[in-house]
Amino acid sequence: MSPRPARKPLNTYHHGDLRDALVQAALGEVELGGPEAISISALAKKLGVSQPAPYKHFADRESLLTAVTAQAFRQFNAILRDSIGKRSKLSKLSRLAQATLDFGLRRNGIYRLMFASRIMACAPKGSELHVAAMETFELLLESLEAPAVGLLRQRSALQIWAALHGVVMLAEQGLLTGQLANVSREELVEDIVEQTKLALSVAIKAADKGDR
Amino acid sequence: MSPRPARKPLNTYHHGDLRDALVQAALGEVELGGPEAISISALAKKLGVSQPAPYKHFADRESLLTAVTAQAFRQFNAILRDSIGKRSKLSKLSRLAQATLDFGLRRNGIYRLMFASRIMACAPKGSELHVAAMETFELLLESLEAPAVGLLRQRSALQIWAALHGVVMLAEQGLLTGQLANVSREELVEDIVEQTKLALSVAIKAADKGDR
DNA sequence: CTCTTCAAGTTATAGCATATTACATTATCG
DNA sequence: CGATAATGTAATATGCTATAACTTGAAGAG
Repeated sequence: MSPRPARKPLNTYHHGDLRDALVQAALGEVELGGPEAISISALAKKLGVSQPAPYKHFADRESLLTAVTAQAFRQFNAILRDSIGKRSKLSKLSRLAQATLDFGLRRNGIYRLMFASRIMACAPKGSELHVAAMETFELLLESLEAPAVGLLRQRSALQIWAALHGVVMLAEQGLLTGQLANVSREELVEDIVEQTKLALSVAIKAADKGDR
Repeated sequence: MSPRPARKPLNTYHHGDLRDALVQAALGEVELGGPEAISISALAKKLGVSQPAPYKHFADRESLLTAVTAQAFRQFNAILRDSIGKRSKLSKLSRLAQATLDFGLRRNGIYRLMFASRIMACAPKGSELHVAAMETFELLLESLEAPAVGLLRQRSALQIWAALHGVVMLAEQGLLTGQLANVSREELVEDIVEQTKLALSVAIKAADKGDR
């Protein structure tokens, strides 16, 4: 879409790669302070360009946030792909789930940008951002090793997806209290994975009976 | 904590009940546009007071947001209590789950303020806000009709809670695509409820065996 | 009943962020 | 080599948060 020169003249005046530099710097900011922490003017100052310079690359603040979110999804997808690929005694699904939890808590500012801001809700289908997010869901489907197909498979994936998301958010918000505070998040995630597998196996049996 | 006079002199100059009026007006704004939509100065203008007037009641914007969030939790709790109390052929848990989904989608701006902003994360234990949020979780525990107690019960509640939260957020973000787009959210929620009940019954059996 | 005092308003102002407009510089390609 | 588009700068308008200093009126003490 954007042909981006990506060269580095290094002669002042022209930065050379401001667009990418902005996205990268913004990712750093958002990691610490969440979406609200992104300030166009602060980024410009940090990168040594004038305050309005970023507007040559992004129409407005939200447009920058969208690009940052898309980039975040690509990073997240890479991490998930790694986690699935890595060999271990745990199932693919467990590994993906733990990787998600880890990402969600460790890089919570970014996670919130991805899953708890209005940015995604505004992304039109087919946009860079929407595509990247869909890929995340594809990875999840891939990690489901059960033989379920079609709608059943998608439902199971969704349930894992939703539950994981919930644990991350609730943990971050300090809503895991009472006796739960003493249970490790890893255990909770493992619970969720096991529960979904159980439900899925039951559903598969039921479907088999229905077929016959 | 705050003794709030709550009178109405109606003589201009003193508004009489500005604090509550601010919270109410802010709730209206956030319902439409989410947390970002709350602007102190806009609220002041709307209520016919000067721009700095709100600062007599709230130290800063975040402080107002916190009060608004607490109020939102109280409203939410009232709705959940209603849903549990109402008689129907559905289980308590199902009714609470559907009510949560409904609230989360219909009043998504408020929902995001409650569960997806940093406000909750910053609320100290014992604060007005934290107490209100804990009560929500209590209601969820109450709606679980299974005989599980202690940690097992809390874990099940958490899983419902997390999964519900995930469905709301994913639906709002347009991430329910593929074949899932054709499944009603109500069905997805019912799936989640059923799945948790199933897992819980299995866990209870296992625990019983362990006891003996 | 008046006087004092304090909560809850006001105006004025500083500071910062977004965004636009008009102008300057350099890269690129015909 | 020269025109033009891309990418930068300076100047400026607008809007929001927040603070300071001043004003009003309600309410209790004497």
